[in-house]
Amino acid sequence: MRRPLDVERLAKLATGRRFLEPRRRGKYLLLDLEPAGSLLAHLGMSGNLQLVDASSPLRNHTHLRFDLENGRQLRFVDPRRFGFVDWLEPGEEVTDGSLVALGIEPLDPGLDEEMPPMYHARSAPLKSLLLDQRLVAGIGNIYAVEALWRAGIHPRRAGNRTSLSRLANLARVVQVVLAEAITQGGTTLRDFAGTDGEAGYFAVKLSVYGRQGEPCTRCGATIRSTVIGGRTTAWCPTCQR
DNA sequence: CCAGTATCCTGCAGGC
DNA sequence: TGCCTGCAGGATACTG
Repeated sequence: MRRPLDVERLAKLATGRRFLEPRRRGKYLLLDLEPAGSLLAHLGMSGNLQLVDASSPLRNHTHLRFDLENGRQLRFVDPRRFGFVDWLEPGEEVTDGSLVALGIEPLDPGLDEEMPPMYHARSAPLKSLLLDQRLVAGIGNIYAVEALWRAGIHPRRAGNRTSLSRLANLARVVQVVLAEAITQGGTTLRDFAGTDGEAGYFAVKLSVYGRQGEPCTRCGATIRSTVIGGRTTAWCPTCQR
């Protein structure tokens, strides 16, 4: 995995402890254990946390298993190994480099105050800025693309060439897009799976992501696709300016 | 400091 | 059927 893990040490640290309510910061998951210490996890692109019966068949690339008292197992599966699980000692949360670097939470009520000046100070394309976790932490490729479409902004438009009012609108749209996705249970593609380990289902209907060649649902123009900052970016050439 | 690219790894879809 | 290529939800080291 992306971070090496001392499994023996983790086993010693975790044995006999109880999982508390999970938390999240950006795309990082924090699984606190009682009385102290946490698992820090990132799912990368292909990671999955499963909560299944201990007898449930093992999927390929299961890197970690926790036996629980109720006969179930918490499993970390990640074929591409872009994700990781790490152990955080109490207090380490505020020193861990990945966490410390994270920007504001996208669902923070202050987003439409903070995001516009932040993006306005940059010359990179908005698409790249949305994916920069040091600015706003938690937006991925799908929702970056969806938000730009919803806001009617061209993904290649530079931050410093976008008015503050349009950026404020983008901030509001980001919150709407994420909130809707959460309500609907997230986006699942291909090998995605829920915590029950079952195959993914298509929950969220996407307006532009993956729709290149198809008509824009707003104006009928043909959705196009390009690469920005190394990431595939779908957009409508007519209603995104 | 900033922006853009290469890279890590496996699975899968599509072309031949 | 099987082989090959390109592409995929992300983060980060590196280059210019």
